[in-house]
Amino acid sequence: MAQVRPMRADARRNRERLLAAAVEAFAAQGEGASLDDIAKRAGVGAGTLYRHFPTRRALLEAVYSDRIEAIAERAGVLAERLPAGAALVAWLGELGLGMIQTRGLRALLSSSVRGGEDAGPGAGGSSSDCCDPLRRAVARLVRAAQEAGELRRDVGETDVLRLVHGVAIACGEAVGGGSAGDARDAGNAGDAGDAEGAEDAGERLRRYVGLLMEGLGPRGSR
Amino acid sequence: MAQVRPMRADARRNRERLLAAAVEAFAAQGEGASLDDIAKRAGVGAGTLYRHFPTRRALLEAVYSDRIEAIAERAGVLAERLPAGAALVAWLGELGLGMIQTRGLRALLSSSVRGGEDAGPGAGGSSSDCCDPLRRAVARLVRAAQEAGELRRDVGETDVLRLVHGVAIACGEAVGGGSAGDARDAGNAGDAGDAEGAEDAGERLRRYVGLLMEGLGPRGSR
DNA sequence: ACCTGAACACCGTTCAAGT
DNA sequence: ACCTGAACACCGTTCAAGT
Repeated sequence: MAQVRPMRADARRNRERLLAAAVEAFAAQGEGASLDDIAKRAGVGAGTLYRHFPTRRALLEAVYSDRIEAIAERAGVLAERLPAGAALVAWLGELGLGMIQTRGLRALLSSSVRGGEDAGPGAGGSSSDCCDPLRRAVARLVRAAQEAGELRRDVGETDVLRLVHGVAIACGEAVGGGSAGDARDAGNAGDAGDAEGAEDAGERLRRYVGLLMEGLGPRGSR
Repeated sequence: MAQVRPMRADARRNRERLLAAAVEAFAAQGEGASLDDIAKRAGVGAGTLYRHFPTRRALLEAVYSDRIEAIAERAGVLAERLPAGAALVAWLGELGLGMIQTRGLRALLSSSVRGGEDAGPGAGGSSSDCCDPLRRAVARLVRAAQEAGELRRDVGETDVLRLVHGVAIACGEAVGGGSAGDARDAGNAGDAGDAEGAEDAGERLRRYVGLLMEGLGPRGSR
C-alpha cells in the first residue's frame, strides 16, 4: 500500500512543502484555492504539484485524510462510553461540527456521498474513497443503534451520512453554492469572523441533529 | 419598481437573447456556466451581458425568479386544500423537488439561506432577495401548522428552509461541492441521466422530508 | 527520477471606441 | 444610450528542456 521505494529526498521535501502550503491555502481560501498559488507558496513549479497530486481532490484527500481517520476513530470511543443511540447522536454531532469548521472536509464528503444506493465500504465501483473510514464508522453505530431498538430499521448508513451532510450545509456559514470565482470572495470571511460564525452554526447543528434524530427514532415509540 | 423608461428596442432584444441563452446554459452546464459563452451564444458582446446583469447572481435571479414565484404561490393553493401540517409537508416536497431538478434554484437558495438569525421577509440588512417569496410562503405555512398544533413551536421559518435545503442537497445527484472547474465535468452528467437520477433523488427526498417532519412534530405527541 | 517554467487554452471583467 | 470586442489579469494543465 505504501510506496515500494522511498522517494528521492528533494521529492519528499517538495511534497511536504506542498502539503503545508495547501493546508494554509484551503483554510484561508476554501477548497477552491488556486493550485498555482499553492505551488508558488511552496516554492515549487506547477508541474511538481501535478506530479505529486494529479487532481485537486487528491490534494484535498492528502490534506484531510488524517482528520477523517481521527473522526472515524471517535466512533469507537463513543460506542464504548455511551448507549448506542446516544453514541450515534454524539458522533454525528462531531462529524457535523468538523464539516462546519472545515470547508475542505465538507467538499470531500460532498463528492463522496453523491448518488448511488447503500453499498458496503469501498463498494459502488471498487473506487477506493478517503471517506470509507467514515462509512465504516457510521455503519457500526447505525447497526448498534438499530439492534438496541433506538433507531428505525428502514434507514441505512448512506441515508444517515447524507442527512448529516445536508444538515451541516444547512448550518454552515459560507454555505457552498461556491461555483467558480467564489474562492476569492470568501477569502475575507475565511480569515476573521470564523470563530463567531462557527459558534452559531455549531449550536444550530446540535438542534438540527436533535430534530433529525427524533424523526429517526424507532417507529411508534415516544 | 419596474423601469421608469422603456428600454431601447435593441437593448430589450439583447436582454431577451441573453436570458434565453442563460436558461439553456444553466440547464446544461449548471449554475457555473461560462458567462462568456452565454454572451457568445446570445450573439452579443461580453460587455452587454455585464450591462444587463452585473453579477452572475443577477443573471440567475432573472432566469429563475418566475419559477420561484410559482413555487411560492403553490403554498396558498395547498393551504386551502389540505390541513396545515399536510400542506407544509406537501409544499416542502415541491420546493425540494424543484431544487433537486434545477441546480440554479439550489444555488440561489443556498446563498439566500446563509448565516443570520430568523428575520422577517426582506430583513437581515434590507437587502432584497429573490427568495423572499419563499420566505413569506414558508412563514405562513409554518405559523398555520404551529397554530394547528401540528408543528413544534421552537422552530422558525429559516430553520425549516435551511433543513429542506440541506435535505435537498443530501438527495441531489450532482451534489454541489462544485468549486472552480466542476462545471465542465458536470456538463456530461447534466445532459443525459438526469431524468433517471432525479427520480431516485425524488424518492429519497420524500423519505427524508417525511423523517424530518416526524422530528418536527409537536413535542411528546405520537 | 524529478524539477522547472514557459506555453496554451480558457475565463471574468473592464473600457475605449464606435453607432 | 447602448453595443462591440480588444485588452488585462488570472487560472488549470501540459510538456520540452534541464539536473
